[in-house]
Amino acid sequence: MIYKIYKLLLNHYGYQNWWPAESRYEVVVGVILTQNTSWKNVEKAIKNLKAKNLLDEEKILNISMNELKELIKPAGFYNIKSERLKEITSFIVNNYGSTENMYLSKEPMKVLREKLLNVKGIGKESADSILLYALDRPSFVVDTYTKRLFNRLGILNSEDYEYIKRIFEENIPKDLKVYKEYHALIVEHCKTVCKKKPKCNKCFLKDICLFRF
DNA sequence: ATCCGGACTG
DNA sequence: CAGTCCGGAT
Repeated sequence: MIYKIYKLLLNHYGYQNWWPAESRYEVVVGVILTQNTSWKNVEKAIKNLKAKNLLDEEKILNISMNELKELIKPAGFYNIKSERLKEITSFIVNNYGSTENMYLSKEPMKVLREKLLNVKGIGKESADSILLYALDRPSFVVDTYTKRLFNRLGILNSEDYEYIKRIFEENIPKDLKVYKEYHALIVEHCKTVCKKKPKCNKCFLKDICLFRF
């Protein structure tokens, strides 16, 4: 059933080609900036950084906190996000030199995940997003949307992150492309249809959903 | 005036 | 589990 929903979403929305970024580090920055924030505003912040050619680990570490806050302001939560950006960036630089080198690391995914989770400001969703979209490791990303959609459909009855992650990983092919697309498709569907206040009348899944009005 | 985003910390 | 972080949308 889990895999069937993937095929239905893919057939309906088409490939999303996530994550939109020009470098692995840009994905990391995007992951932090998009916490509790719509992507539209994150794009403005990324654009600011790119305009000053600052989308680089060393440069982010070297600019002042105030300058960083100013640049990422459009993404909101700039006080905490500026700190989190410095945190994850210095973790990467101190342990791997760069995001590209971290990607090349031979460490098992589980080890990489534990290390990411130990960085202040990186929770499960951010860790998995970095693993999947920045480091090309097959770690399924679970978010509020995933929980909402599948609990509404009646396929899941849980809010437990690790449990849901496991269910997905056990029921879809261990294929990077599938992992990346599936999460992206869930986001697309939930942001347009299966919203907090759902638009069930416009939902192409209403016939198989237990939540339909 | 309140809600809500591609959540995290204690 | 609640408290917290910002700005735009409702």
